[in-house]
Amino acid sequence: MATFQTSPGTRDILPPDAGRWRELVRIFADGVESAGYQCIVPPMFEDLGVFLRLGDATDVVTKEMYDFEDKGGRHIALRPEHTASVCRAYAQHRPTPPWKVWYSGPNFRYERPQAGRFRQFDQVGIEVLGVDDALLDVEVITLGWQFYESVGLKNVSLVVNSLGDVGDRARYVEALAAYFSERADQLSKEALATLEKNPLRVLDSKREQDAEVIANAPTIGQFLSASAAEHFAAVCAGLEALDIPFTVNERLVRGLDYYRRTTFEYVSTALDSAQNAVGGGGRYDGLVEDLGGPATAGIGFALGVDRTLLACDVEKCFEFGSPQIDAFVIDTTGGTHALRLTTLLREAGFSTDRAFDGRSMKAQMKGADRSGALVAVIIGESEAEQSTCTVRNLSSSEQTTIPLVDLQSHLQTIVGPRKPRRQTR
RNA sequence: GUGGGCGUAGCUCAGCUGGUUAGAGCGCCAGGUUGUGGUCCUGGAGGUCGGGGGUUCGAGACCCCUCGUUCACCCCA
Repeated sequence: MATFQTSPGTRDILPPDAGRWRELVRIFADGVESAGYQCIVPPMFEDLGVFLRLGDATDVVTKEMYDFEDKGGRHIALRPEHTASVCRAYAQHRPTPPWKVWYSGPNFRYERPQAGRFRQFDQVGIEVLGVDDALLDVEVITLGWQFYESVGLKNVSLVVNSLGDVGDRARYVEALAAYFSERADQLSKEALATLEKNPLRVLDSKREQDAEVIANAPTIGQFLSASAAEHFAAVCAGLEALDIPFTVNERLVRGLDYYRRTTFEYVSTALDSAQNAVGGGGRYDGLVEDLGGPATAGIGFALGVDRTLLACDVEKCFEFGSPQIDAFVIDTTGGTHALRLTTLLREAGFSTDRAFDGRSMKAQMKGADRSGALVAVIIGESEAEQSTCTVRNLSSSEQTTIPLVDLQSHLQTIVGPRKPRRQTR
């Protein structure tokens, strides 16, 4: 018999972690919906071309894409992120700007897994299309910041930078390439390889050998156009006005080529693994146009669900206890009473579970205890004969026997009021 | 793609320089308590020691291959 397990870089999110996961997404959705963002669910795979716009010098495109040919001969790729899909959707459907959307779902990148990195990983995020205002940048950054606050993370720091407009960025890259080329003998061979493909990313090297050269490299600030500099100053001023702490890091270069002007990253200082960026984003004015739509300003962020929860584990916040139910029905007469009673109680709005397989009283009580139920509703031979049931409060161990007809009102006195579900009879 | 660590019960692990029938704790099941959980006591189930090959009288331990996992590089959330 062959045995199977999850593919490398993927995993099962089991209870109770899956409940915690869902709660995290709920909190995120609450936050951004209160700011006017609406949910979007793009497909998980698209024409490969959609993602090639991320940049042909990016690893995400050149070596990490899950792509394949489908039965119709189309070249398909599993999405490595949401932003390109959202921009493709905008270009395809032309909604009225400003278009503010949020999403939650898995992305796929073929990488070697390690701490905080998976081949299938989930992100939540927002995107806004059609607004150029620096104050929107502030709103977006703030919403991400508030999300981390709302799950209780304390050790998150915000890093911002501006990559300038297209022209600024090109001039800077040119200057950077020249600078690094002059000092090629001092750089690691890995850095030199990166230099060939994308000089900007050399700034990301974590190798000690490269540290000094990088530290003295020209910075983007000197290359910003007047309008880009003004935009960035407005973003910083906005964050200050909201008392959101941040640092400007002119070395912050993000891995996707479409970024323009504002970029930012949320870093968990609680995570000591190499992957401590729990979220990031920036402006991508021009991406919609690249995908065949009208020239459109765009900005957004993506937050890693896995990494955020990892950070929560380290900070011991956003803990998720075992679920609790109202009642657990115990039936030692064969199970038919439990069948009727659980159905009745559920319709009345009480979350209710029971045991199966005709287990012993003791085993059923154990089940009740494990279920986290507040009360056990016991029906044995004598209760069945007299149309009563015994209600045991599992935390105080007090129990009384009452007529079955009084069960619902009695339960309410213990677990509180419950709203009846749809009446089915 | 490159490099290091690790694969023994459902989980966390112990098994000394290779030597009889492979262990513990937790969890699970049952009994102690013929109707009552969470504590306690007793018992039980559960392992082809990741897989394949090799060395040896003998391998869970040693060697090779392979798969998985983990951490780091690369890169990114």
